[in-house]
Amino acid sequence: MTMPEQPYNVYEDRCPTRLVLDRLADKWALLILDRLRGGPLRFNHIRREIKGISQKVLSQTLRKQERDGLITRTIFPTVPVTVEYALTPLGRTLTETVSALTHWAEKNMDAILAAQRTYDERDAS
Amino acid sequence: MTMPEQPYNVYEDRCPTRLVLDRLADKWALLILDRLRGGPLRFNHIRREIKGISQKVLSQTLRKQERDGLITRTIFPTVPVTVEYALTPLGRTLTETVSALTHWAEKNMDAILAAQRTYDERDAS
DNA sequence: CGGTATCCCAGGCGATACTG
DNA sequence: CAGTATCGCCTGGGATACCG
Repeated sequence: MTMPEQPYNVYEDRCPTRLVLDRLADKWALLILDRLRGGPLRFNHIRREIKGISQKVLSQTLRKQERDGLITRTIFPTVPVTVEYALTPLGRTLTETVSALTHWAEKNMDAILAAQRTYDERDAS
Repeated sequence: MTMPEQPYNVYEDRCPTRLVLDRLADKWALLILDRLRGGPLRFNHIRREIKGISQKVLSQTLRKQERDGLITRTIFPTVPVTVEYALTPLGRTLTETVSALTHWAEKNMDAILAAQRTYDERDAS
């Protein structure tokens, strides 16, 4: 039985950087929020839109975003049941803020790829 | 020998969202960039500033950021050797863009925590 | 000081099967 | 349709030891 004396809690001081990272920093969270910008979507619709995501991870991610108040989950008592996911106002402000980052990426993607090539060539010499 | 027929490559179309996420979305990358905003720092200085990061991961992350052209690594031939890390202009524009997200987080942290409490209480009922 | 090399383990994720 | 449950692999990262 190990007692690793209190691993450093990265959330101490309620660090905003950590908070936002925890909402966005996985393979799929951002992609989901982005897809919802156009309006509510159903579970399997999102799943089809985002190729490669598994049912399990989609479910987990949606649940987490619902808990954070970023999206809503609405059940329609049709047969079979229909479930719609939609951005909340809070979630929408987040996607708008994130778009600044996306624009940065579009603008600087080539610079990064070029830097990588330079680095890798220097490394090969 | 399995051949999992081409797992979906999330980078297809050079997706900017994925690109930026790959630079920022680990526990430490953002924290490092943020620490460098005040000027160049040495390896162990960064390590002391960012409590909890291991030598290995710090090294890996710095290497990756250098490769991406976000930071520079300068070796001074002192004894023992001194190494300084500093933001490049590209890296600096990234930190500036990221600050929009940080401000969002500061502004909405309480809303998220409140949403979580609501969700958890409803769940407990 | 500023790393690299090695070992090792937890947990994240995909795959699969099942359900209301 | 919209999930949950279970299993098992794999890899990211901590711990430790060593090096120029």
